[in-house]
Amino acid sequence: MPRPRPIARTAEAGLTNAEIARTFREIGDMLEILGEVVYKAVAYRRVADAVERYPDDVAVLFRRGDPPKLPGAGAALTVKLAELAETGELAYHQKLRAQVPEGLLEMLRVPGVGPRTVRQLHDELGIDSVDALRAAASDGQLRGLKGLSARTEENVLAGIERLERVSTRILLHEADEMIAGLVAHLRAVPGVERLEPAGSLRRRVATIGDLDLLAATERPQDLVRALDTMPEVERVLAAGVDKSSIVLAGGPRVDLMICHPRAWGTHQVHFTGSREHNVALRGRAQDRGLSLSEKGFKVVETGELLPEATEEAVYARLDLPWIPPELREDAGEIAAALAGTLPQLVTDQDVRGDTHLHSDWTDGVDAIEVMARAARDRGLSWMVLTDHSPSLGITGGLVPQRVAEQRAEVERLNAGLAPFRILHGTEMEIRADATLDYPDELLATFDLVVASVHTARGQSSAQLTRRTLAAIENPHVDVIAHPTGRIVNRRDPVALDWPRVFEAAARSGTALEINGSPRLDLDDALARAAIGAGVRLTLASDAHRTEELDQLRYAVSTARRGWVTAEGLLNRLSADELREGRR
DNA sequence: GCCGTTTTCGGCCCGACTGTTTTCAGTCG
Repeated sequence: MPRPRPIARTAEAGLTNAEIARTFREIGDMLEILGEVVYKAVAYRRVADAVERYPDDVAVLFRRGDPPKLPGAGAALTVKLAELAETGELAYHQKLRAQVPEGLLEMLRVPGVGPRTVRQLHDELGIDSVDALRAAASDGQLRGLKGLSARTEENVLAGIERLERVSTRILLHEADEMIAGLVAHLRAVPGVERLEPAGSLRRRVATIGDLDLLAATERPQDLVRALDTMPEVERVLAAGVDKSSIVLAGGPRVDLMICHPRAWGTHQVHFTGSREHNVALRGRAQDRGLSLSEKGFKVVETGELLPEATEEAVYARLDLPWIPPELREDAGEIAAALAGTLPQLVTDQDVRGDTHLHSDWTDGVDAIEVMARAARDRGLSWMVLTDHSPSLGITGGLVPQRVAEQRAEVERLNAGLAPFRILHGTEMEIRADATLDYPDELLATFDLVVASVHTARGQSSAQLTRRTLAAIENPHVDVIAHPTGRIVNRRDPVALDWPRVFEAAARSGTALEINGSPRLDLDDALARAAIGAGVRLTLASDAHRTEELDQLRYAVSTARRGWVTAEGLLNRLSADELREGRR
């Protein structure tokens, strides 16, 4: 299996949070394969989750002598975190790696194959890789083992085939497209009262593993049959009384959960997650002598079951206000709910304009007017046209003469589009040597200047930070677009010196962008850290064709996951306010 | 391995489905 490749980083930066988390997760997997008590493995995974979610660079904090307090990290794991942060290596991890062949970790990824089975296969048949597992299953060797059968062999082979075909989690954007038809089809099934996406899709996570659906119906069997017999279904994994799991042809797995309407609330909370959020809720339930599951609250003393029909009622029984799904990550939302300080999250309706999009003058597909009319049709009152600057040769970036011509075109179009307004901006390249692609005199003529890095991304963290800071400090630059350069599932983010970038952006008033294209950059965690540092943000579609204007909603959902309110967003301003805000 | 307005030991969230099980373990979400 292809493994994510660590990004090239300079020694001074140390490991990323994602890399530390990966190491800890591997330890958890290896401990389980070795037959350690499961809670030990759980402890490592808990810390892995906490590190991954932590907004600041954990390795840097350890090196600075200011280690973060991570939930679930006690004395032993804190020592191991410190060793990993300070040296980039962990002796304990290497020791386990010497005992557990890497192939065993890959075998764990085969659906239906867990740590016990991996260990059994290794000890009894000497299987130490996915390839060896496939060979053994094909040869009918598995059925001789206790608890395994010919049926297991079939499942293993199908699982491996699927693993190799769908090796990454699907992008949120794609998941939305896949689920739309499914939802429409199933809502039309007789007896269905309600049917909604749940899981990470409802929490609007950047990537989705399985597509989760929750339905309320009086006729569960009809709904299960409707799903299982759809032509798009490749395989039915499990069909129970109140749930069904299927695999879409060439696509992801879909889990359909069915409940009675009177238990809709408890089911919706349960299947929306996250797992960590639910654990925290159950803890609060226990404090009240209750046990919480999707079925409802169970009174521990009497065994009485109390289903709830709405999410609000579930939270109310725990003395909490309703918490938006995007915040349900056990990242402080429960404490905030208790304190009455849950943020008033930005909504699609708060967004009056789009600060980053392209036309056919550079690498876009549609004409300026077509983009403008499409933006207006979507309810926006303004958009900033930000075609590329010349050094990004591949896009046919605009030389100063063309900039002037484009401005005349924008003015001509605005006359016919009022009250909608096109603002004239640029997406200007920050060159490899940290100089900007247009001179200050030209920059001063734009309504909005968006600056970004596309070239020489392989530079050191220090160089990339220097380039970003150079743009932030320029008084004519208003926005830094897609600050980390990541593309979800395709390209890792670059590691900037975030404290310095945030400080400079907050001081100069330069906004950082949340890009709604499949970049989702800034991501939710960085967005939260940025607003915490007093940085202004802006949401943008980065559309290159009219349909991509819809990507703005992914910028909104990413912002919501980052606890961002409408306050302070450039998108909330009117076109005039945005122009007047220019220095 | 973590953690404690009960606990420094003994718990650790809850339930469903599958397969091979005649009473339950493994896996998953």
